Amino acid sequence: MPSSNKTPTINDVARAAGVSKKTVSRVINRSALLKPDTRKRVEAVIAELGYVPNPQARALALRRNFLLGLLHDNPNAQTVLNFQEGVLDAIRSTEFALVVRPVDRHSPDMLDDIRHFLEQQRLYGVLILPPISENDDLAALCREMGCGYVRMGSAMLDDAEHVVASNDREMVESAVDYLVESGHRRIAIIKGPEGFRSAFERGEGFAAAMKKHGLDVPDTAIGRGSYRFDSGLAEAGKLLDSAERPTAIFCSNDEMAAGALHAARQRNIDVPGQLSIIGFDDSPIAAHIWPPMTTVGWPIREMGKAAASKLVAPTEDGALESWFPARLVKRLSVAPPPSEDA
Amino acid sequence: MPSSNKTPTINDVARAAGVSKKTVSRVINRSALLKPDTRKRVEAVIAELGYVPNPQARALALRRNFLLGLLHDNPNAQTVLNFQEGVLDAIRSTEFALVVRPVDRHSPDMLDDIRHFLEQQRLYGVLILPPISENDDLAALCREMGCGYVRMGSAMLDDAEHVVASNDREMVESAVDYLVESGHRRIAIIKGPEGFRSAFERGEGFAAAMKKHGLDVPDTAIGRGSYRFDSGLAEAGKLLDSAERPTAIFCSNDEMAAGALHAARQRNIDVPGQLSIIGFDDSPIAAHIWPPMTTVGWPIREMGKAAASKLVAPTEDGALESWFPARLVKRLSVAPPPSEDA
DNA sequence: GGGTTTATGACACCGGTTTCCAAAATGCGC
DNA sequence: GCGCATTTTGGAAACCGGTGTCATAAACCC
Repeated sequence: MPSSNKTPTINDVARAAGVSKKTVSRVINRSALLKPDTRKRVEAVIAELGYVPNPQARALALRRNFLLGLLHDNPNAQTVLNFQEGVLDAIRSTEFALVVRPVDRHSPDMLDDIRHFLEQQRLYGVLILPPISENDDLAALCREMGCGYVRMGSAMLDDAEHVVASNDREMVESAVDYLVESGHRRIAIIKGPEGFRSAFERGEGFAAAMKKHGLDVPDTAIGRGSYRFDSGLAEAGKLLDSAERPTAIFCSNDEMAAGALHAARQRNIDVPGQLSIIGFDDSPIAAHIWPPMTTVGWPIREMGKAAASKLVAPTEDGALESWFPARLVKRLSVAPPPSEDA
Repeated sequence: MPSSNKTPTINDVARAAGVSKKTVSRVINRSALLKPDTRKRVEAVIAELGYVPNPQARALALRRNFLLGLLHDNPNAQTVLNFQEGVLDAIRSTEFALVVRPVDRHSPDMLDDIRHFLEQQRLYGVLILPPISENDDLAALCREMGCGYVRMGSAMLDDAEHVVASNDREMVESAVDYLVESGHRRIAIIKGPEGFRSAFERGEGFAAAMKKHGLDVPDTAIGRGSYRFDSGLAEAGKLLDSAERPTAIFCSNDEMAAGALHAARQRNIDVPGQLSIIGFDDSPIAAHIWPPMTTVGWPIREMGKAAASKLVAPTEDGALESWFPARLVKRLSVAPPPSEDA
């Protein structure tokens, strides 16, 4: 009798259906050359026994497993989670599962840690979130180890098959366009930290847009933040205390924008009456402060789904989309500048 | 010659070291009965070849794998991520990995989905975050399937070995104590949604504390929110528009507290000058709004670490700690009530 | 009814662990 | 210093639960 209290194996199914293991295996793997009759019989037994193939055994026999890894250095909790959801969208009806691995960008052992992780888990592929997605050594490591990978970034960091990207540069331009259309001319920027590709792209987009509109960007209109709330507070403070106070500030992410908002409030500067602020990321905080903040949102979940699909789906005809359009989310933190500044 | 370009297997190691597979296996599994000499020789070969045991093969042979699952219904992105970090703290130096699985609490198929997930992945154990951790059917499912589990909650939901809990009730009491010490007497509450254990516990803690201080809680001082920003905005609005306007509002989570803050601002009610607000969770938003919000924080990361340890560590002597103390994070949203109300 | 084509099964194999047993090392009494 | 019982140690072979290869039986063609 088939071992009764244990989970059934392929052998139990084969015995009960009166066929060989191999035939059951063919049913599981949807082999084309099977008599419909046999298939049905085996499927019935599978259903009756509640048989589910053992993924470890499959992984061993196939010499590849069904685990996707997510490498991230927590840029923003909501981003990570949205991306996870997207990945799950892509793999939900497959046998893949998602393994997470937060890493420490500042640790000198980061690459060794990741190498060890990849060696140990033998992942099918990994998804890499910014900012560590910008690390080319990490991508090289994945290639060296024969591990598939897809990097998420704010520019085309790699071959299209290894990237899902938002066009940050272009989006910042449209944000600046919007400010200019609203009548602003003295527009300042709080950049992200040096060494971050996203910070670079956003900065370049800002510069290009300002140039396009024939507007000057004096040094006093440039702040350099760390993507964190505190730095937004401090840098916006400097900007607002300068002689030529800007009427609008573009912040390279929402946290810094929230900080800038504080800085304005501390100085009794009304937002958006006397100062407009635009953020970037459309993180939850942007909608949950007052005034609700205009910001640039990117479709993180879709990007997660696409990234996972690139690894999992056998690249049907052509490559999957790599560029994902962001969009300006207009809320209440932008208004025309005070009339004396118009 | 040992296959040169492929990853080395236990056979390669055995051959190179001139011992049997079994001996290598003993080295890997730290078997006690081994000549130190032999052990060293084998270890040297392992290091030289860069051999890492194949986890799938091990999982198959041992009939158990090394995957922990994280089941959650995104209560709050930061909470999930902090918990993940804690789990990673516990398993970093082990061979375990963490598989994430967001689920949809509102789907009627949730339990079936999870059953399918557990059957398919054969996890070593799962960690369950609130609010779905409060679902007893889910815990029963885990038991039925022989899958280890640990639930995180705001009360002792299960046997100690299956729970890591914060004492929400007690913490809310201390929050109310703090408000009373500051001089408040008309204190309102915005409760969380019905059916959530955490909402219940927080509500009970509030009622107990008010009773302890001999303070009344009229129906008009009770709001019922959904843990979301919008509901905080709406419920606080009702509270603030009532005849006996409260001088302080306890909100059952930070998002609703942020909503309450908006409601006050819309009515030109100064916080904390005319209204004090306390939140719960110490999520990032609490620190990033103005005024920075006083809130109750719980040690999520430590709880994640403890939860994973309960599954992974072979319960050395006694059971691991199950209760985790929360603490009141005092920021700027609480002040004495306006003098006419004192 | 012979020659293809198609469906199925036998068997080795993936990379580990375990069982069982024999060989070697050790302890012990004399 | 020897023989024998006891403890370590190492090897052969089976096994975990699947998949790949290849041979062969069954079904189809004209």
